[in-house]
Amino acid sequence: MDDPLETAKARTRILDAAEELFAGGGYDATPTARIAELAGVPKGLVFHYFPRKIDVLVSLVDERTLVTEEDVEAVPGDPAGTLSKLARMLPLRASPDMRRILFREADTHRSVRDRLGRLNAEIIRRSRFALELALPGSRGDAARLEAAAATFAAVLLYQESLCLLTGHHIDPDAVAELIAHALG
Amino acid sequence: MDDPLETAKARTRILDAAEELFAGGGYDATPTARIAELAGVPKGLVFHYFPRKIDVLVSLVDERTLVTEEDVEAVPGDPAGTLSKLARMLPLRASPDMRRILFREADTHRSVRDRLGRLNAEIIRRSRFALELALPGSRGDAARLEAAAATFAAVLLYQESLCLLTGHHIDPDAVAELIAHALG
Amino acid sequence: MDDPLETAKARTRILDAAEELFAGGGYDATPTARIAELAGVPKGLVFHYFPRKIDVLVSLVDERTLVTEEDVEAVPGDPAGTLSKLARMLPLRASPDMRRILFREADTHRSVRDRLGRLNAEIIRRSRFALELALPGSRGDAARLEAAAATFAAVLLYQESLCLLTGHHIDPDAVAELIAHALG
Amino acid sequence: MDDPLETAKARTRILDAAEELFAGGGYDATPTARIAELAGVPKGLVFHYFPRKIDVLVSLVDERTLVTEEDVEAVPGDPAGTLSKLARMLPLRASPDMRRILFREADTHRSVRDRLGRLNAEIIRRSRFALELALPGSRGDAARLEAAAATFAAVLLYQESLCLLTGHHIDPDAVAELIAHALG
DNA sequence: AATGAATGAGAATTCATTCAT
DNA sequence: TATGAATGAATTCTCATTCAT
Repeated sequence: MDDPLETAKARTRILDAAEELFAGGGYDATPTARIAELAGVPKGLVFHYFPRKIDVLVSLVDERTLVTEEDVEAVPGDPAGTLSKLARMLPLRASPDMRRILFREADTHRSVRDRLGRLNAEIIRRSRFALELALPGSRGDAARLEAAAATFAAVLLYQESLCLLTGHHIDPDAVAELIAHALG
Repeated sequence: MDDPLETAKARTRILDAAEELFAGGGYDATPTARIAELAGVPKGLVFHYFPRKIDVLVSLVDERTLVTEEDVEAVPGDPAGTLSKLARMLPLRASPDMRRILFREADTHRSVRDRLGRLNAEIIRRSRFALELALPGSRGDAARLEAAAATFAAVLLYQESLCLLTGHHIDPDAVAELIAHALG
Repeated sequence: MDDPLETAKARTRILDAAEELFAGGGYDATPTARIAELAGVPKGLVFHYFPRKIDVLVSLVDERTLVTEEDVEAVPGDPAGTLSKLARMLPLRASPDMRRILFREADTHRSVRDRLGRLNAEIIRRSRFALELALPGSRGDAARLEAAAATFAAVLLYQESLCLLTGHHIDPDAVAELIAHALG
Repeated sequence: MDDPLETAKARTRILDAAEELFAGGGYDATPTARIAELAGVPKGLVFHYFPRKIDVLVSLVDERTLVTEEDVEAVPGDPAGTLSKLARMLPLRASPDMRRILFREADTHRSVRDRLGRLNAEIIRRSRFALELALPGSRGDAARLEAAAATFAAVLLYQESLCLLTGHHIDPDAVAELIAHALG
């Protein structure tokens, strides 16, 4: 605890530990004492930085998930490729651990749920936008476009979680191709 | 305890109460004492029937979700309608509460996860089968069919959960139509 | 439970089960439910025969340990042989399990302790008597004879227990020889 | 909690209380709540220091029984006196309470049993050594010496317990004299 | 005699949180 | 900032015992 480098980052180390533990066993199942232990700080210090346990989760979500807003460059005439590209640059800047936390705790914690909602809306928006650009002449069905965007967003968002929970892997590129074909 | 209706099935009332409470606040957040209270039985009786708390959850999943296996009747030439019909008779005989429980607890409880995995596999299988029947001449792309089935299953399964978590409603019929168009 | 042979002996089977379990894990650590289970009888029946749990232990001690009172035949001039013979026909008619129970529960249950006390007194009495007969001319030290009898009784009684607890085996014959030499 | 005497050592007070209660009613029969109560600390603090109840017992045995290893000074030519002296400085630094705990719980708790085994071995070793020194010319029977040492150790160790359980007091000095005579 | 559901008083243990230093 | 002892409410689970049938 004397190393200034170590000392300086107690708060960071607490968040690191929490991220790992929340992702592993879930928020409820993680005692603050174990966070402190893994972070290598005394128990009291956790409450110094985060007066209530829930604040650790909130801070984690606030500081470690970022819903970016840069749009993908659409390739006109190639909706499948455009969606695939979007899939590869998901507007969620977050570690895999943070992603698990986001999905897992959304059910029970409003602030997490809000963040997930915003993320979903953003993916839908960008999918729709990308598809519009990629399909220039698409005077086509707006409702179908909407369904396509929502479906793609759902697949992107839940892909990992789905695989984890059901054991079935789903390939975003194949879905991109499917959707492109539907709108083509 | 004299009311015959009450007396009939303490065990059933315990499961009823648990179903409601687990769906509401989650498994972890539900003390067995509250299950007993809502069921109108003494605390000890819960443990008489379910030696560990987790057994309540396991029994619930075992006894109250049924993955049926009757296939949907496909309408040749109408894949969209066929999928819509399938959506309406989900091979999951379970209350909305049980469905929430299934998704929420799958993350942490293997037996629940297993059941969810089986359910997902069954929906995929049936979607694929329905599409094959509905598209007689589909010498078409097997991979695309697969992607379609998996996508439709994901949407069906996560529909409710997605809406709850992200606030965004997704219409299975629109997705059915989308997929039909992609394969048509 | 239909076999008359089985039915007839429910009480006996309960005691059998209790004997085994009490010896194994101790009285306190043995739930009545497990006694019933091992005995193959419903839980309620245990309380039919033994209104309180302690009654099982008391009955066991009452019915399954017998402090016999037949004296050993002393061999004049051979105190060591006489004691050895006495060791081999301990005035305790009891299974090894019952013996463990006797020693283990004496500490906490008066009725068991009483039985153990009586047993000890009887062994001392018989040892003294045997030694007197075997050492005809022993107008010797009465106090030393008393110490010898008490020592031999202690060794006999605690032999097994001592071995179990300390891992050190003590040979009654060697002690008999030792004592004979001391008095000879 | 302001009294400095009280404040000094909550942990110590917990062990004090446990020592008293375990000796009195036994480990199983002593709820942690009563330990806390007697120690004058909140229940939770017991578990702060001793995560599981058994840790209280283990700590007690670890910290409050000491098997010393200083040998007794033998008096050549006076084996009885030497043994008596040994009896008076038992190689067990422990309160009477701790001694009761040691015997009572050895049956069910390995760590306690181990300590008792070591203690017994040490007493035998010392008795043998003392006798060898006290009987210089004893080229005598090694087996008899062994039996003597084991017997004396058994008597020393079980003396109290024996008296408590059987109501019969046994005098170590008389046994010492007896043994001396046997080897003399 | 037989049965097993019902009861409820504890038991150990967990843990967020406070607080004095 | 840092520390870890202190607190006590809450929780899961155990079990002897009762009782209606």
